[in-house]
Amino acid sequence: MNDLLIQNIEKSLQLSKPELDELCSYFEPKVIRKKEFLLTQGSVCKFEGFVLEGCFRVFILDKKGKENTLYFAIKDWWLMDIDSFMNQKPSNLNIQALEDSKVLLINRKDKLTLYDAIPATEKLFRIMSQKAIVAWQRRLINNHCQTAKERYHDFVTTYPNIVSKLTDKQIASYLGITHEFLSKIKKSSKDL
Amino acid sequence: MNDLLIQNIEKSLQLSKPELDELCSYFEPKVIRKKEFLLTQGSVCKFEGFVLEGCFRVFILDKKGKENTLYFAIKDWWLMDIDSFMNQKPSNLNIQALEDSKVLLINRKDKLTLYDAIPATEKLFRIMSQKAIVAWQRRLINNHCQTAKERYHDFVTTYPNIVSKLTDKQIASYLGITHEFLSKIKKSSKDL
DNA sequence: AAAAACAGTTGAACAAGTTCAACTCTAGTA
DNA sequence: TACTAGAGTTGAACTTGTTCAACTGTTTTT
Repeated sequence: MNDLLIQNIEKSLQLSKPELDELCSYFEPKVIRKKEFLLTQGSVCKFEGFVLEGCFRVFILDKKGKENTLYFAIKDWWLMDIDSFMNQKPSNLNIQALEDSKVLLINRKDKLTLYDAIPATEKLFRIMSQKAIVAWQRRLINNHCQTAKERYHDFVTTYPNIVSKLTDKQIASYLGITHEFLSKIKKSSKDL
Repeated sequence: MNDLLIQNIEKSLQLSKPELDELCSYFEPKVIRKKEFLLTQGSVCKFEGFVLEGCFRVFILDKKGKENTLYFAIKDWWLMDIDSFMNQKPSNLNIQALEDSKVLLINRKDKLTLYDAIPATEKLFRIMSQKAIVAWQRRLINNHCQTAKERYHDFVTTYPNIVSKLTDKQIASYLGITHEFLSKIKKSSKDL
């Protein structure tokens, strides 16, 4: 059952079999039904999650109540509010399952224990964090340097297996536009 | 001379005196004159930098040749293109000194050596990377959830000591707007 | 000291994206 | 089977932000 987690870890760092076994033992599986929340704003994020099955959406509500999606997470993606998790402060984010899903969770105490128990995990999460920075940096660049239409086509071609699980409303909230405007973008793309 | 670096490190992790001394010994000071580049797009980022004095701007040119600032770095900030540095691929970014500046640089080989020589640096850079993720996440949220006017006032009040070193053109390129529009924002803010 | 280059302001026309309202279609539920 | 809620489309009016051009003032360079 942890094969997927192990594969994911080994993309960043090679660990010994006993290390992998111990590492995996800290994670607890959890099933989340469609539309249920793994985290709601105002509560502290107590876990770091790895998605085994299904699909999640991490979003924030702005002042006007509009939903703004930071990212989606499907199988093989990590999931958390790192700001809330690190600083143990109430989260601004909501994490909701878009379909029946399964995750592996590790809580904060266990994660801190893990760093001491298996020193190699420091390197592991250092590398994974650096990859995350790269991803965030690219996301900001895309947002600044491209029009909505370009961002849409980029997203659809880069993440077809995520897009196939999403409604246009959810895609629009990720792109930072209204779903009405996305509809117009799609139309103008067809008309070529 | 390394006092500032040591203070910065200790915000993330307490290290022993010998560890700090060895760590610091890997960094080389470098003086950069105003308008000179520490990194230009197309070349591989060979260093990770820590600013001792002065001010830098990290920007990307979009298809239309418009400059888009990812972030500024003054005294006590870190500086690099992590995508290029990690993956040893040509950078899309430019890093330019906005005034005569001084940095401490560590190159890639030394950084990798450092992780082996001082295991605690794994934890150190793991923590620093996680802080960077938080910062990028906040930047994206600001961009998505606020108008240009709100972003401007936020930036000015959050980073007054950076803003004081910048022209309005540079501020606009960070906010993701034209400098003409920033000028209009400033006018409409005065007129209240 | 003059010339050139750059920073900032303003206005007018324009483009990108939003808002609101009406409508269609589909999927889930009583 | 009918009802309802949600997803998607479209149009018209609107707001936010861009583009271009002209002008002013300030640095830098010669």
